[in-house]
Parts: sequence; C-alpha cells; structure tokens
Amino acid sequence: MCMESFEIIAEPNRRAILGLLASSEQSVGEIERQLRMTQPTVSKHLRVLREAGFVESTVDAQRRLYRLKPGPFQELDDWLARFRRFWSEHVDALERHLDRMDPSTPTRATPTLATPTKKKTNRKRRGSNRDRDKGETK
Amino acid sequence: MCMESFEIIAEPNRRAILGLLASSEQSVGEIERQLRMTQPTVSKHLRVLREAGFVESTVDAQRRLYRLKPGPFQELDDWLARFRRFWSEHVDALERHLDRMDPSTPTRATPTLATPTKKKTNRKRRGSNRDRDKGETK
DNA sequence: CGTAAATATACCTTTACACGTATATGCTCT
DNA sequence: AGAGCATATACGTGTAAAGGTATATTTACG
Repeated sequence: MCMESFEIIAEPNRRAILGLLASSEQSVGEIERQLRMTQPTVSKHLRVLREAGFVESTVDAQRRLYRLKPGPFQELDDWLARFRRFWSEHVDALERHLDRMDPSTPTRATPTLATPTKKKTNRKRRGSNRDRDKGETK
Repeated sequence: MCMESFEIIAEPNRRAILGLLASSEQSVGEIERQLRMTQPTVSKHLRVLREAGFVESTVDAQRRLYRLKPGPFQELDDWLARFRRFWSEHVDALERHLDRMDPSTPTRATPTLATPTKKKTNRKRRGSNRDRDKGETK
C-alpha cells in the first residue's frame, strides 16, 4: 500500500513477471506456470504491480489478463537519466573497443548525451597520502 | 552482504547519496550534512553502495572521498532497455503533445529506439466480456 | 443449482534491512 | 605521545515485506 517504483522492481519475482509481460499480456495462471510460483504469490505481486501502475488488468471470463503500463518505467528512466551522462563516457571507450571486435553488433543505440564532461577537477589530495586504499575499492 | 543493484537503489537515502555524487565526489561528512543523516547511516549506505560497485572511494587524509562508478548503472539501464521500446511509443504521442504546449523544453533527449513496433496484435477478448473491470485498474 | 476452475484475500511466520547508540580504528598536528 | 577529528563497525531493536496455507469470490458450464 506504500511502495514506490524502485522498491517494486527490487523484487526478483516481480521483475520476472514484468519480463514476461514485456513480450505479451498474460493471465495469472500462465505466469504461475512459466515462473513456477504459487498462485497466491503471483496474485499478490500482481496486486503490488498494479497499485504501482506497472500493469493493468482486464477481465476475460474467470481469468484476468495483465499487461504493462508505461508510466513507472518512464519514472525509472528519468532517474537513471541523471547518471547516463556520467557513465556514457565510460561506455564510449568500451563501445569503440567492442565495435572493433564484433562488427555485427549494431552499435547498441545508446543515448550518448556525451557532453565531454572531462572531470579534471584536480582535487587536492593533501599531505602524505600514499594512494594505498587499503581494500577500499575491494 | 548479498544485495544486487535493484535492491540497492530501492533505498531512498541511497538514491539521495547517488544523486549527490552525480554532481561531484563527496566526503562522508559532506554527505552527512547535506542529507541530514547520521554519520553511521551514511557510512553503512556507502559500504553497501561500494560493495555493489556503485561507488568507489579514495583516502584523503582522514576523510574518504566517494565517487560514482558506471558498472551497475549500465546493468540497470540494460534491464530497462527491454521495456523502452514498449513505452517509447506511448511517449512519442505524449512528447508531440508537450512539445506543442511548452516549446522551451528541449524535446527531452529520449533514446527513441522507436522501432515502429506498432503492436496491432488484435488480441481476442473472448465471449461475453463486458469490459467492466470492476476497479481492477483502480 | 451445484461443481469446478481461476483468481483474490486473510492470517501467520520468518527474515532481512534500516536506524540509533555506542565504540573502535585511523590519521593529523602539536 | 596524546588530543581530536573523520570514518568505520558492533550490537540491539523495530518493522515491513515475502511466502505458505487456507479460504473467499467470481464465473462458466453441465
């Protein structure tokens, strides 16, 4: 009754359900069988997804057909967009590399808002600091 | 010790931290003050983020400077990509609408992989089905 | 009308995360 | 060496979500 979009997709089973629905709408029973989950579990997840606006349902005799709704995906993407510029520059290099290795891949249509934000901020690393990072990055 | 990317960003405070780091690297104390969280809370979230590969840290005297790492964002985006085609067609219509209303908005740089997947699947809605949807979509 | 199928809900138990307080570790500077 | 700052960790507690079992609800169909 209170979860927002990010918590919704934190649940692996829910992501699996959304994955199924990405191909086409499905009934509860179909989801239940394909994902090997118990029926109540499926129903409860679908309820959560519905209340969060990820899916909608229509009645078809005794079954209910569920399909995706775009809203929350938008929202997630909007959040991710803030970081896209950041990692896109990393991807650029990698992409060139991969393009060279596998010319069949259609360049992976990345947004590439690649504003060349070359962060050369030159942060002062004060004093005796032997960049040793004892297991920080692990 | 076990969370993956989607659970990581389910936490609002962690998203806030990532949001801060999106602009520039920050020390624990700076995060603590800007987000009004207690220091242990910040440290623990940063630990989680670090173990999940969202951030990395370097030592600067007594402080640690944290900054973003691209990997997990990629992963999240890859998952979202499966659905992008789906909602992009919805956005297209909306976008045209908004562009007309507010010409200042720079068209919101959407990936727009708009493969014209015009889903005209014409699903059969069987039998006596009075589309009534008693509060399903709520 | 009664039964069976499909789905939703209620109730219970378990588990895992988030937070706070307290404390440990590590670095700097005098 | 000792004081003090910045950060990490330990531990206890509350809470909420997920899953299971049982049951209710709705619909089709004989």
